[in-house]
Amino acid sequence: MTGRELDGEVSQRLADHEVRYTSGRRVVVTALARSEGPKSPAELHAEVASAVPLSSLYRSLAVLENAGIVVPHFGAKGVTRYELAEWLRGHHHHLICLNCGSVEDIAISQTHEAKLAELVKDIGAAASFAEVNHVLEIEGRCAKCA
Amino acid sequence: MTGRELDGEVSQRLADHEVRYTSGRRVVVTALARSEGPKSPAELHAEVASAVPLSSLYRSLAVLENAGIVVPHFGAKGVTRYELAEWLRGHHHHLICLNCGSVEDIAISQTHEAKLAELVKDIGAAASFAEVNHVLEIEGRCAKCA
DNA sequence: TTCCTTGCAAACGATTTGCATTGGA
DNA sequence: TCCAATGCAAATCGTTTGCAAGGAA
Repeated sequence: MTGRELDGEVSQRLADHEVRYTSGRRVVVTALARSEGPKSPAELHAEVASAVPLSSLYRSLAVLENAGIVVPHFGAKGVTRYELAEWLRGHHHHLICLNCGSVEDIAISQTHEAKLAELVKDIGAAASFAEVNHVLEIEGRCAKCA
Repeated sequence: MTGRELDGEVSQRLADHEVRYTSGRRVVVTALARSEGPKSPAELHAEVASAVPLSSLYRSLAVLENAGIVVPHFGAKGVTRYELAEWLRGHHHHLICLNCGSVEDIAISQTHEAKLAELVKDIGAAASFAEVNHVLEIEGRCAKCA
């Protein structure tokens, strides 16, 4: 999805939710679109050279989450990170560094994803659990911390 | 693993780390051994009828984590939950209710686990990531919230 | 003009820590 | 006995919220 397309989709979705696509919210969407992985409010704040106050970032993220544009991720201690929702970024998984806590996106092959989906379907069926989503994360040490 | 065996293993491990197996720590280990899923410090505190102060629970959990007896889980917003490490509880996965935030353990069949392990190995190899562990979580709605 | 949104500061909830006291090996 | 462990209260850190000012339809 190109930047322009993304912008259009987001704009439309926010309009459906009757909230405005303001410059502050645009900053968040743009930063997340550029990102290689989920970002915390604090990380976003640092990235935009503090041009947007933290509290506004929290509010923007809350609005965007409500509209289904971003989703939260809780894989690391103490911070919530956000990324664009799957319908905007595609389905993917995470590599989580146990040493530095960084989170990196990773796409897996169609074949692997298909196998995984089948596996998860089986498992969900065994438990009385209406499956909505699966999360596969690989924990280890990233290149820097190896 | 029986309660007595567990106790022995934990006792030994703590001794190796040169820390004591005190009554407060015993309370935590016992509660987690009984639990169907990871528990937060607050949940543990409620469970023991506040016999152990919150700050002590946090400290006990930190010590136990250091010794590799418990591991943290960050799947839900705002709280860290702990469970006994795999070498004490066995490998398993989680069902996370997107509505009420509860986390439930689930074991999957040998066949499924083997397939999953192979999948993860492939994926880890593709990325330059020294894989240590994999986490598969299934998000949906639990029986109560369905 | 009318609301939504923003910025700042105060409020909050989860977690951590300093310090004096207690307790286990 | 002696140092680790505990309890309490105060301090931190991430996150949320009240309120007055700013901005877009």
